[in-house]
Amino acid sequence: MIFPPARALAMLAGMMDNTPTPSLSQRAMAARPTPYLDGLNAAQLAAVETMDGPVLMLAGAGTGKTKALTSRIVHIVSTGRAYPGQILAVTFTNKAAREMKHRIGKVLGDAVEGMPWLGTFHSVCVRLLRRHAELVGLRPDFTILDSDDQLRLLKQLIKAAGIDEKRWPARALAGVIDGWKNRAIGPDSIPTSDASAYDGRAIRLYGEYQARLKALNAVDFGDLLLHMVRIFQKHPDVLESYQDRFKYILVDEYQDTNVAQYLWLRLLAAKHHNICCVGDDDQSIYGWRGAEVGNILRFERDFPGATVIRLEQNYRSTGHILSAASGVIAKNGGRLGKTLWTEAGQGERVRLIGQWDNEDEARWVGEEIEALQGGSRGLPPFALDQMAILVRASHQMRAFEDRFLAIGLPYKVIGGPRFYERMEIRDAMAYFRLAVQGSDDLAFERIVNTPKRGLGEKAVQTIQRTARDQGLSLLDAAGAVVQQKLLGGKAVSTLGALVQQFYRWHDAILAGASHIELAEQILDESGYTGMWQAEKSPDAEGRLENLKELVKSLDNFDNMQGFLEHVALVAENESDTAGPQVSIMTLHAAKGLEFPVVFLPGWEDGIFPSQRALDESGLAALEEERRLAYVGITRAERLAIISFAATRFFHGQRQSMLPSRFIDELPPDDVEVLTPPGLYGGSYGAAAPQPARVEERAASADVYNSPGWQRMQSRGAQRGVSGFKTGRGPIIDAVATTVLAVGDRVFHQKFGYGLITALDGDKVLVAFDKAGEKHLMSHFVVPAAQADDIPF
DNA sequence: TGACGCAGAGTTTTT
DNA sequence: CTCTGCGTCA
Repeated sequence: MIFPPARALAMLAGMMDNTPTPSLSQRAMAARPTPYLDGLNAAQLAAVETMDGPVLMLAGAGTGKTKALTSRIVHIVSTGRAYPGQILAVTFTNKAAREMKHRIGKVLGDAVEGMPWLGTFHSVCVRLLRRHAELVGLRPDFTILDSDDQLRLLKQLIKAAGIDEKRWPARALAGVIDGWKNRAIGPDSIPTSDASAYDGRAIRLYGEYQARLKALNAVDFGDLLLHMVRIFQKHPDVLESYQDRFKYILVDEYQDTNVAQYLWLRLLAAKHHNICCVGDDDQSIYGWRGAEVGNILRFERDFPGATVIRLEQNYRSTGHILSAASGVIAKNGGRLGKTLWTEAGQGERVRLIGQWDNEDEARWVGEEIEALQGGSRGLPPFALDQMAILVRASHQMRAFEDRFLAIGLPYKVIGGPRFYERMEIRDAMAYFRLAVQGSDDLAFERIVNTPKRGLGEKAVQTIQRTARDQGLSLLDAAGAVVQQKLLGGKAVSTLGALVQQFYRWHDAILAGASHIELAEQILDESGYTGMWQAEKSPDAEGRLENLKELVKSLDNFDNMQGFLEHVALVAENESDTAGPQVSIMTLHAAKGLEFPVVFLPGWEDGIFPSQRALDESGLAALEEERRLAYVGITRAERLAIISFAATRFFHGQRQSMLPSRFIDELPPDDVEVLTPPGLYGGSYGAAAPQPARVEERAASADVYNSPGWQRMQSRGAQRGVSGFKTGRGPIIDAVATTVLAVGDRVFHQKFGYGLITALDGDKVLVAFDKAGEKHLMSHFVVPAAQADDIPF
């Protein structure tokens, strides 16, 4: 993760720009036509043209804030108030940064290339910190550890301190430390109220952890901000140079900033106050990871004389959807307050439906999606990629995945495990890291015995001891161990070979060898590829595919160093788009997205709002959940469909659920209550009444006076709720004529070929060659021999 | 060193 | 119930 000098120089060049002198040309520029202002409404225009002093742009969902933000940047540049290199624009995600770059590029053309300071908080801080690393005792080529590395490091420290990791998990410590870093608290300034954290040992371990990071010449994500805040605080000259350089500061998603980010921004803006923060207090949903809604609520106090501009015209959703969302969010206290409105018509009311359990819910959603594809109830047809299912917690996705697999409905899960977090990718990356930088001890530890080389704990300990005693990196210490024959003959020879390989690869990098070929060579010669080739587990092939993918992606970079730098900060999800698919994701992942049709399942107390939020006596957590509901509803353009289940499998047990309290906060006029087919003994199974349960629930549900629930209750009691499904419905049986057995080779439309490993009624467990193991309805696989007859 | 078994947990997640 | 991580045993 070294910055290639050439690039670093190019970046510095971007920082060296001087202020443009006000001049004829500047005035001429300002007089040019401003087509980028044409499409803006009054509020957006105000947000763009209010140039001097602090500006808070309160941008409700779907009100065109990115448009306003990018126009503002374009305006600053076009009027000659600053060069692109003098604008600091920070976002939270790479995606948002890319989007902004793209949009600005459309107007300004190549000038975006000169915007080196448009990026995420973290990427901007990396750039700054590389420049000033020595001020916090680091070298400019410091390594950036991700959370996985961080955890491994902490585990080592915990072990060394003789702490029982069972009782005091490393994750908890990581949480505490991250919490401190989020609040810009260093090891020396822990508030007394936090002293008892992690069995009272967190403070000490935090100090050790920071020392260890420094020794490794490494930082974690939190450090990027923390170090920069410290540098700005302790070195006024450095701070001032950036205060002068960044003539305009723009911040996206300000409601998500944590204390460290807030301090960082405030320091940078302290001189000229030209800071424009965009955000929406109603969409603050990251409090649990350190975001401070208070930052946006306090803006006017923090930045006296601030202009507050509200973007309230919504271009995304129809009236009923906005009104429903507004009704819910209105129950929150301490808001800055906005009233969304639209010129679009009222549209469809928000649909509400209750189901017996989450499987029924998933089944119903599947049927509804299929109906909507064909155009239902006077609505135009919606394609699969126009529909999304937003859940509170990722485990809720499962029911939908199972169901959609069974009926062959194409779907994709957004925000699952990321490519760069997969084991094989991280292993490969460790090889690359160590080849680039021999002092990367964490990388060494990761791969020294992967694949298995017979270099177990004993060998690693010897190497570590040698490293400590002689002040060497682990890789060099390993070399010393070999030379001094501190291990058995076999270990010495394998270790020697390994060390030699790394020295050779490192030399190849220095000699400017093709990084792609070298990557292949490393994975090959190290035996890493061979390890997976030899493994016969079902997912080995997938892992090899991923490795190929990794090597392929190297093509986008000039050299290995550039690639490693990129990966450390940019965790992109690879997207394989094979035709339109329904999206399934968490509500959190949905922020910033929009879909014509949005399903919001699982609106039950305990699920949503989550039990955790309900347990907390304070209102804060519940209000954050409510904001999540607001985010969910406002993702919908045309149709929002909320559903809940009466029962749900919890820890293997069926449990009764109450509808979410948020359901009762929906304005009745904006809601249409659907009659669940199950309650009429509709498409699946005759009514298997459970009167006792229904009565009981009706009685206990007095609090829930929503028209929806009352209606549901009375209907349910009248007609009886369909209970456990005794037989599979009509959808299932049509095709399932083939007899399957364990060991059969089968084919699946989506997953390809595989081997049946277990049978369970009408379900099969199949180990697919490429897709791993899956539970499936048996009629969706066919014997492999027959597959050739099926045209795809 | 690997396989198996058991205990324990079981929001949300970017960088 | 289902996944993870750890410890034990062969």
